[in-house]
Amino acid sequence: MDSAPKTPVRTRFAPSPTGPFSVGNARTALFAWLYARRNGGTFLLRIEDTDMERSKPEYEEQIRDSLAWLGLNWDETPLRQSERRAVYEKYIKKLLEEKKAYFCFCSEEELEADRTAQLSQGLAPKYGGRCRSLTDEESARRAALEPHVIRFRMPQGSISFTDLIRGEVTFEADIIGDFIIAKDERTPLYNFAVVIDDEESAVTHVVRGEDHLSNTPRQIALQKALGFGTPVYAHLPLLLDAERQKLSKRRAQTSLLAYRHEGYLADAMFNFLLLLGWHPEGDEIVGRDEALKRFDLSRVQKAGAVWSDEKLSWMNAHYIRAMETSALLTELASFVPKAWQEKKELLAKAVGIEKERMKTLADFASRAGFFFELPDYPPDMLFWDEKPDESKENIRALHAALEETLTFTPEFLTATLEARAKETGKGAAYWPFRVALSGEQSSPGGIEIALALGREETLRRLEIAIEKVEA
RNA sequence: GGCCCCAUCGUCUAGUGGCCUAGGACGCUGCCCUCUCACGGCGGAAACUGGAGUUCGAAUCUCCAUGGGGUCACCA
Repeated sequence: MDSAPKTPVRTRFAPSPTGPFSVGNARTALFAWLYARRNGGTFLLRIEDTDMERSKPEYEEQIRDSLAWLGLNWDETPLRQSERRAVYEKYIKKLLEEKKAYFCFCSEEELEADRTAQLSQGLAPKYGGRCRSLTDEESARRAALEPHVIRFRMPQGSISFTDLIRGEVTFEADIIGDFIIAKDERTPLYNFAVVIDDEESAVTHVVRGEDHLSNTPRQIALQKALGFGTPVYAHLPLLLDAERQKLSKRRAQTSLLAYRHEGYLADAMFNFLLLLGWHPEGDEIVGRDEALKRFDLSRVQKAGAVWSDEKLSWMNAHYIRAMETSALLTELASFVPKAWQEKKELLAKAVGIEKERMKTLADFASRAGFFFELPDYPPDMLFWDEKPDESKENIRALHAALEETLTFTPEFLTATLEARAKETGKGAAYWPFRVALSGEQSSPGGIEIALALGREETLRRLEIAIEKVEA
């Protein structure tokens, strides 16, 4: 592979449990996982729950469920940042002692005022440095009395790194300013916790969304200040909505598990997500094994990718069609009414027939009802085209023919229908038969349905049709 | 607004100086198959953002412009 790393790969996926697990998260996880697995490396999961107010246990559970559903297994015990306050404290104190960080007493109102002032002057908003050069004594004295946060003393110069996807990227440290790394000695903020955890977990490759690109120089500056190494970065293009904005919960459905509940297959989602930013050389249908063999970050697109429900839907239908009926039956379990489950044989046949027609697993329940219970339908639905008389006649004739024999095979049914078709035209033979069995304007073929229903039920439905046309 | 990233059909993309009359997939669409639906088969419309370079030759390299996006929190 062309971008094979030299050292054993250790990468991680680090979501925060502050909301439903999104498809964007899933795509990031997928690419990181593929990169790790593809290179025989380690894939770690880390829960970034430093924001105690917004983090919820149910969202953490959703992260695990989502990854498990997609088959993205992780190694080692996941780190949970909320449990690592003592670790962060150690490093925060170290930076404080080394004067690489300092207490800041500015109020939020003051900062907000600074920010608007800078913005109105056309400047990049950044911390002005009011507390930067407080003496130790003053700092200590005020710390005992006033609320304060901890800022990192951003060194001068420029910060460059080589991104696996974008190449060399450079930021000027000067425009970043002294950012806040912790609310207090034990409460780190995102950029700080990330640096500590990546170091302690010996992460070699960070694969994450492009929205983190501008955090990278901050993190690198912290790494340098702490004497840590810098991992290799790969910033994935963002997933966009139809308006080309970052996919967000407010504008579109983004919950991964919502797709699952709508009846999307994990394999289809996997394949679809894979195609958002990466492309195989040949066929777009790429399963897990194939992806593991061929995935390469160097082939990842740089520009954002717009989400397409249409293509996902097509992909899902494709995977459903390709699936063995028995396997599909298993997937369908939670989508099928109890009553249908009990008619095992009929259910299996119905699934086999509807397989070609469903786009989602949920479609089955809304499509296949007629197999289990004939819906009521208007009598004239039975009439083909302008041939009501022939249609009536054919229903009776078909009923009579089927009643006369116990032979109930595809060949027999075809022969019987064809015989009528010769007399009255194909439509007048097949259409009424199919409608009598399905009660629907459109449905699978009559013979297919008849074979699924069996002789007895077929006759019964034909009798209902006869009653209807005679009424 | 500053900084950073990006730019091929509506969408996902192939394409790394000649193989491009720009290929595939989804979607759209015409025809075929056909009792309806679906599947399938064969076609079609549909793109290199613009300009200036470099070069014998640019979708491919450079620069500028334009456009889009991300980010500028005591969120992550």
